[in-house]
Amino acid sequence: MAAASIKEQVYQELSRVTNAISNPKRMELIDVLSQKSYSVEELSREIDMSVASTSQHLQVLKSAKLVDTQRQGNFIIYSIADDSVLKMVSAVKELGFRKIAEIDRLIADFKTDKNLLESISLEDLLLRSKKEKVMLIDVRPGEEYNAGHIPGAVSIPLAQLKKRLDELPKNKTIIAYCRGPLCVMAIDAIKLLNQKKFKAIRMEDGYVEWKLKQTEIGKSKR
Amino acid sequence: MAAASIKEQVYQELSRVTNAISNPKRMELIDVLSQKSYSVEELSREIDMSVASTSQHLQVLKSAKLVDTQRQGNFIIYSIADDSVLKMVSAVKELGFRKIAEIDRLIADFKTDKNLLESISLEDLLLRSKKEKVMLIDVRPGEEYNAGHIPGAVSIPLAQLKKRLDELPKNKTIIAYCRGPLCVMAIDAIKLLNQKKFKAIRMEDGYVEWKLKQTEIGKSKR
DNA sequence: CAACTATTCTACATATTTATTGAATAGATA
DNA sequence: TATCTATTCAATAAATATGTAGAATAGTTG
Repeated sequence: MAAASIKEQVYQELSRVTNAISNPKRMELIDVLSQKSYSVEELSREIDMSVASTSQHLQVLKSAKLVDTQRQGNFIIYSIADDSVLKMVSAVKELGFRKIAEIDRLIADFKTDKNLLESISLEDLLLRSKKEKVMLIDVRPGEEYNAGHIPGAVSIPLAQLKKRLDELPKNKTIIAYCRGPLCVMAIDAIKLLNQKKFKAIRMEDGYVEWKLKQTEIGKSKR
Repeated sequence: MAAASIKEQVYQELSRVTNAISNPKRMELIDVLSQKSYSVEELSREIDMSVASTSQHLQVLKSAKLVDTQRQGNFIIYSIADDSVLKMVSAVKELGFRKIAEIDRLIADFKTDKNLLESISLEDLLLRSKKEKVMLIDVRPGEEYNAGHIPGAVSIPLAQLKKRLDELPKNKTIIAYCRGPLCVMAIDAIKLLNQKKFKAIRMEDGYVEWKLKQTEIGKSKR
């Protein structure tokens, strides 16, 4: 091969990053890791794939510097390398959700499937919480809440919800969030709550979306 | 294949976007198109590739909704579909330039190759222009300047520079910019100017980088 | 309407990516 | 030190991506 120009070499290197996120399973891995660090085995369960394949995908992400590893006893714990990874993936999603009609249709189907009538965004949450008293609950696993959550949110993991209904108010609107727009936990939560006659609605955005919005605001204030 | 869940289908669709930018030549195409719309033939010359291959790459970008087409006489003119494309590519580059050591090294080599001593960023430009009088020149082809440029910049395409030296001041610092960090036009310009005893330095950022910074600021003011 | 031109398509060879399986490894634990 | 366990590696087959060369096409121009 002829000697590539430096410009071409830079594009080649950059393509290692884009190549790493060009696979759906690897995007899913990044999304799970955005919530909290996990071991290979846990991740393989989350994305429904063999441990060996999961490990290989994780190595691709690692060689592109998108994730870091750390040993913890017998486990190798993978984590997101940098907030710039979240920002990049968020930019991809914003584009996809806006431009790819098929994604719109899939999300609409998803909501129909789940009998979902109402759901709000982060902005809506802000507006609503100014007008009325609301209770914000985080229905992700407790470890994900501990790794980071929206300020003011109370952790009530979906698995515990049924037994902790007495902690919830009937006179306030309950807003439930989970991992984000493609996650079903908050949907399942509000379904249960509505059955039990609570006024509950789902917020589509999660902690990661909140965090990205914060850094955006922080940057602009400088 | 078993029916994929809606979540998996969304990731599949999203991967069409990431897949489109996973090839170095296609990233290069996006970068060229970020400056100005171009025909297939012009683009094939810019990225140094056959017309047929260029056309195929462009079709991948089009099917991922990253670019649009428009007929103009005998030509098909490709253009960037949306500012969200620029934002996404910018996020990829920010990550790459920050995390991939090899890219740092390549850029350093690039500057050494070009005997480049000093170069400034957009922020530096702002600071410097507050302290002293500077002249900002855009050395890209005139059509790219016409498609959009940094306010206050004067268009002096590299090809015309030699003949238009009388338009330039000897008592002000001249700051030259072109397409961005990987573009050589501004470097060639300041080399010529320095030979002719002008005080000239290169700005690495270009119009696209400026535009992205603007929308960032605009967003935060809301 | 014929000729032309820029672009796209087709067929092909080669290279890369992916998931699967089972073996190998590194490090912790007993 | 031996055993155990989570992870990684290696080999394979199938699928997908890539570049090339030449043919086909759509739309413009004369």
